[in-house]
Order: sequence, then C-alpha cells, then structure tokens
Amino acid sequence: MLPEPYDLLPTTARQSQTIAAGDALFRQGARTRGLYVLITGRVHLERVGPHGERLIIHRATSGTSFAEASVFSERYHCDAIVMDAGELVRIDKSAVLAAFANPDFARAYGHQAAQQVQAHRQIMEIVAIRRAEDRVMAGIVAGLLDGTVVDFAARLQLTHEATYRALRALVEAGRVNNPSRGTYRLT
Amino acid sequence: MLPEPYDLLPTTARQSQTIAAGDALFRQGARTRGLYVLITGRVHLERVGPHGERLIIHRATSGTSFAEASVFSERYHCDAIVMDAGELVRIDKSAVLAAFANPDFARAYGHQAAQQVQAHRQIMEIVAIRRAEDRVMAGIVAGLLDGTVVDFAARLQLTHEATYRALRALVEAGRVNNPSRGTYRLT
DNA sequence: GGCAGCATATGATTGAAATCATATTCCAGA
DNA sequence: TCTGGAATATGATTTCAATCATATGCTGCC
Repeated sequence: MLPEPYDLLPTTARQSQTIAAGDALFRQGARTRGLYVLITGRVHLERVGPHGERLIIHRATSGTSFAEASVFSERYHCDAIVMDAGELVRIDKSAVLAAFANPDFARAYGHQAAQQVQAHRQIMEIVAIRRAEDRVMAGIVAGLLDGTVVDFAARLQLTHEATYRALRALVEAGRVNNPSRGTYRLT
Repeated sequence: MLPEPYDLLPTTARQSQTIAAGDALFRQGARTRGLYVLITGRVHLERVGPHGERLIIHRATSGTSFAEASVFSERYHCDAIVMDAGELVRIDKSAVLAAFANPDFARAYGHQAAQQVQAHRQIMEIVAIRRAEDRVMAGIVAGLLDGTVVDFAARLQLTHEATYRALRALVEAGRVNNPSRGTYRLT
C-alpha cells in the first residue's frame, strides 16, 4: 500500500517498476513526469556543481516519496540515481495536480506535508545541539530512538561510537535506562 | 502581504496582533486555533521533556509560518513563546480547512509545502557534511550564501569563525572568488 | 562627528567528536 | 549447526571545529 496521501489516487495514476543500481530515474533538465514512492532500495537525488562536484540533495529511503515538487515544475532540477536495486511506484504528475480538486486528497496532502515539515524542523533543531550527550538526550526525548542505535546515530548526524558513548554517559547519569543490550529508555 | 498560500485566504480568516517578549501564543495541550505567520520578532516552539528539559522544536523567523500542522490537530503539541517582540498574523484553522476545497489554494499549499520539504532535505544533507570547507562549498553551490556570512554560518550549523576560515581556504584554493570584503562567489 | 554595535577577519588554544581498533553478541541463512 | 555480517560496545589516538581573543571596517543614530 502507498503512504498517505497517494493511497487516495486512482490506481491508473501509479506505475510500478523495478530499479537496478546505477539507473537514472530522471536527469536534471528532463521534463517532469511525476513523483516517486520508493518501496525498497535506495535512491539518491543529486545535482552537479559548477566544478563537477556531486552535491547530494536527498537520500530517499523505503516507504518515502521523493521529487514531490516536480509535480509543480516543468523540469527536474536534479538527477535521481539508484544506489541499491529495489522497486518503486511512479505517480503521475497530472493525476496529482488533478487530485488537488478533491478536498479529501488536498487535506490529506496538506496534513502529511505539514507533519513532514514539522519533523524536519525538529530534527534540524536537534542536530544543531553541539554536545553529543545533549543531542542524544534530545533525540531520545523526541522519540527518534525507535530502531537501532546505528540508525538513531545517523539521524542525529553523529557516529555510532559517539552515540554509544553518550548513551552510556546518560545511563551512568541516571537519565536513561538500559534494561537490555541495545535498548534505552527514559527513566 | 502574507506569504503563499495564505494570501489566497479571505481577510476574515486573518487576525493581526502584536506580541511582547515572554508571551505564550499557545501552550501544549491547548485547543488549536490555527497557524501563525510571523511578520517581525522571534518565536520559539518548545516542548518540555520528562525531566523538565526545554527542547526547542523550531525557531520561527520573520516572514515564515509556524504551527501549520495544528490545522489538522485538536491540541497544540508544544508551547509557542515569544522571544523578541513583534507582530504576527493568526490564521484561522477552520478557514484553512475550508480553503482546501478550493483547488487553487490546495495547489498553492501543496507547491509551497513541497518546496519547503525539498529545501529542508537539502539543508540536512549539507549539514551532514563533516568537513567545514566541504560544507561551506556545498552551501555556496546550493545558493545559501545570500545574506551575511554570519547568517550563512548559522544555516550551516558552523561558527562564523569556522565559516570565515573555510571561505578563505576556498578562495586560496581558487574555488571561490572574494571580489570585496564580505562577498564571495563561485569562480 | 563621534560612538555603539555588528559584520568581517584571523590567530592561538582547547576540547570533544571522529577515526581507528578490537571484541562480543545476535541473527539470518547456507 | 556453522558461518558471515551487522549491531552493540568500548578503548586509544588524532583531527579539526569550537572557543577565546583581538582588530578593523562599516552603518545607523543621537
């Protein structure tokens, strides 16, 4: 099943495809066809700088959409390169634009987008915290430690080593519980 | 004038107010009234952690909206505290929800939200770059150095000292031009 | 015109996270 | 059941950005 709000679109608006590592889904300057929902695999969006530097714009992960803004644009403004093989669903630009006439879709889109913006803002505030221990604590309070510590560390823009050390310090300070290997909870 | 897409709403949906430092626009758990557009001043959104830690969720700046997700929620999930006095416009929740029935508003909202998400993703990728010099270069390529270097440094989550040093190194490496004090351009 | 405040700029020192290294546990799959 | 890979965990060392310090240029304003 597609994530909200794209589950509300008619099935004719979707087109599944498998992708192989190295594939380019689109290139900067190409006419936009729509947005994508990544089911499995990894995709990078990147732009090329004036001196040939590859600047990664976004790393799409399973279950998330990307290139949403292309729906409102004539041309893609970056390249989409498949890093790991997988599958995805392309969602037709015109179908999305048309769906905005449906208030249910429009509200679902708005809701989803507003939540995403909120989540991004919060992550950015947390990542702005300099001390690893404070950052990790904030991350836990924000509920970011749901999966593995390795994933958590990546979200906090810390190495996993620094994250483990901060977690241990927090446990020793009595601010966090470590009931079992790999699980940490607020006291 | 209000930023897109709120400029499309009827004037009856807006309510201007001046705000003083220390004011709480809303508190966590209060019934939602709508979102806000900050005209001047500074507002922090913050939540209180389980041990009383103040966790900043977002720092709103002039010309931007905040608490957008409250439109889709019954209760505010954080506090909004005025840091610097100024003025803002409150935008009625029900008016926004109703406006989603207008495809023009819905598309304008979607467009604005999609662009904002894109910008956030890009900033997060840039901030993830560890080396100050690479980070500053990426920031310039991304067009983030429009105002002062101090602002630029804050966006990159670097101190302005580190940013100046990186800029100088880039100039010395011939990757950036420094035509005059305080102005830097790609070569 | 003088002063206060801020941006620009750079040097010296410090500190904390990255990096490198290593060991153990856990889990999936052959 | 064995094996390989990843997550967990922590120690030692290094690196580089933060911090502290200082100076100058610019701007607004009283």
